[in-house]
Amino acid sequence: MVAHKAMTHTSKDADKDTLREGCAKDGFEHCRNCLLGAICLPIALTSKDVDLLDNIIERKHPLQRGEHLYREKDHFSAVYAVRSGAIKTYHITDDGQEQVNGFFFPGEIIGMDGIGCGRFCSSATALETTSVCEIPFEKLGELSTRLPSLQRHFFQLMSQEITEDQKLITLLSKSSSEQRLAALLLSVSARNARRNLSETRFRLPMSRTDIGNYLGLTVETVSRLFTRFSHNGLLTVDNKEVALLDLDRLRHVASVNRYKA
Amino acid sequence: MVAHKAMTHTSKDADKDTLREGCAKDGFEHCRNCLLGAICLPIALTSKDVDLLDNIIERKHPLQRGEHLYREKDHFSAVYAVRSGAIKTYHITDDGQEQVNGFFFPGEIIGMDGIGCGRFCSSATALETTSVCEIPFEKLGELSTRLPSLQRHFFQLMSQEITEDQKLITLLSKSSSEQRLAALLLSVSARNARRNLSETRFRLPMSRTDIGNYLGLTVETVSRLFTRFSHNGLLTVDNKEVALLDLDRLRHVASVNRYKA
DNA sequence: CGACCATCTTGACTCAGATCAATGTTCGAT
DNA sequence: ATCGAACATTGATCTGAGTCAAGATGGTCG
Repeated sequence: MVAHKAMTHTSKDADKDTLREGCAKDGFEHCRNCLLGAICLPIALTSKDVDLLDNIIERKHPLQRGEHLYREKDHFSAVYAVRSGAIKTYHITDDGQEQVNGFFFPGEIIGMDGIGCGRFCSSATALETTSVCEIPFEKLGELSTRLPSLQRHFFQLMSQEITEDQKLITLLSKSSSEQRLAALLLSVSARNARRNLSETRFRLPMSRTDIGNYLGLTVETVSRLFTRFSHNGLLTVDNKEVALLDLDRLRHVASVNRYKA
Repeated sequence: MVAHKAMTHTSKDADKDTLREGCAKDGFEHCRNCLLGAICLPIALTSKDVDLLDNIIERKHPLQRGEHLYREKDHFSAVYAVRSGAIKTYHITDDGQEQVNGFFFPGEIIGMDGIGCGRFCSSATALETTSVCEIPFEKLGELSTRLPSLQRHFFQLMSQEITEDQKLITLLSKSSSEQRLAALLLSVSARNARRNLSETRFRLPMSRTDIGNYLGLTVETVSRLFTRFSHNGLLTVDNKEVALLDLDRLRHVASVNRYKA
């Protein structure tokens, strides 16, 4: 069990201690006190049911940047909720290349790809100091048979992941490089908003290479796009720090296809 | 209830009556008699449990080519198992373009994208005469709380769909047009093999346009690829009829990346 | 503080696959 | 058997993003 430093919340300086979010104020961690609650838990659970769920969840040591939460082919036994920080998942292809599958922020669940075959189909690594909650899948399954709304919630989470993946498929299949980067920025923005953080100013925890890999582009192209967006007054960039200056126009860039209307 | 013509099975001439597969020999249809059983059902269910599941499943009228099983935004209430024929799912993007998300063959389950938001996120249409089993999701959820292995099976099915989608993401993000088409052909081949059909000779039920759309390529490119593969002795094509001449070499084409090793 | 290695940016050039255009083929309806 | 519309093929040309190469910037560690 890790005792976290008590921190006062200043909305700036967010990068340094990424453990703030999702930590209970009293230093002990329980779902009922978690600031992320509404995002990762089913709303429908009663307070007593939340405690039942709480009992099966384990809090893990924070991961340092670059540390792995799990690796491809590892035996699957749990899914994980990101509590603070950021995770990227990736897969190594037959010919040895890395394919980045997703970036995950606090309140989001990862590892569900392992359920199918009993082993993880991707690796998960921390992009910065990150803490997670481990949710043992066997126990979750048992609990789900007693709490129908929990079962439903997990079906929904998985379904949402399918929907998300299909959006990415469309993005990769039909969109220009500009549309892809705009879509990623808007996605990060929206997920920030959901956690009551700024939807216009944030730090991208991943490298340009990761962004390119995820979007099916090269580093050089990603870099040129940031420059272009910046010149066009869509945003300002200072390394990983991004400020979106015109969300509506960015949405327009994301949706207008250069191909036939 | 539809009375199907009794058909003798000749392995050729498979196209004409697509209702053969998955039909019980006695003309009545039950999971326990279904020729697809092992593919779409959890193996672990006892015979009695299969009957419980059977009771909640409804067999629907066959769909004609081009008919919709469901449409985007329709209220979600069931998932569907393809019994015979073939289905394509697609999504209309903000700017009005069609994005083909998948092709589904007998024994495969579709509609799981609707669980998350209560509405379907894609439309499903028949590529040829197709029959399906409707599995009401509410009832499935209830039954799952009593049959843990059924719950587990559905978690697995959904997880597999996530894994499949992520493979497609990698394909779209990292592969050349040759790799993409080779991968699709191998996928169809493998799914045929699973149903004890030929893995080298089959009919592609979808149009070249659909293939291109699914793979993120234009019709013209798909057409040129078929010509090229044919010239290279990888396969023969006669319109929708395909014969794979060299699976190993096709696998090689699918995996060798023109980019840096 | 400075040296080193990662990461990022920018420029010049290339090429796979898109686009445009025209012709050929298939198949269902009459 | 014939017609027409949808589907498929082929060729010529164009272009967005990849590749290759060279610097610039930034973070880390002695």
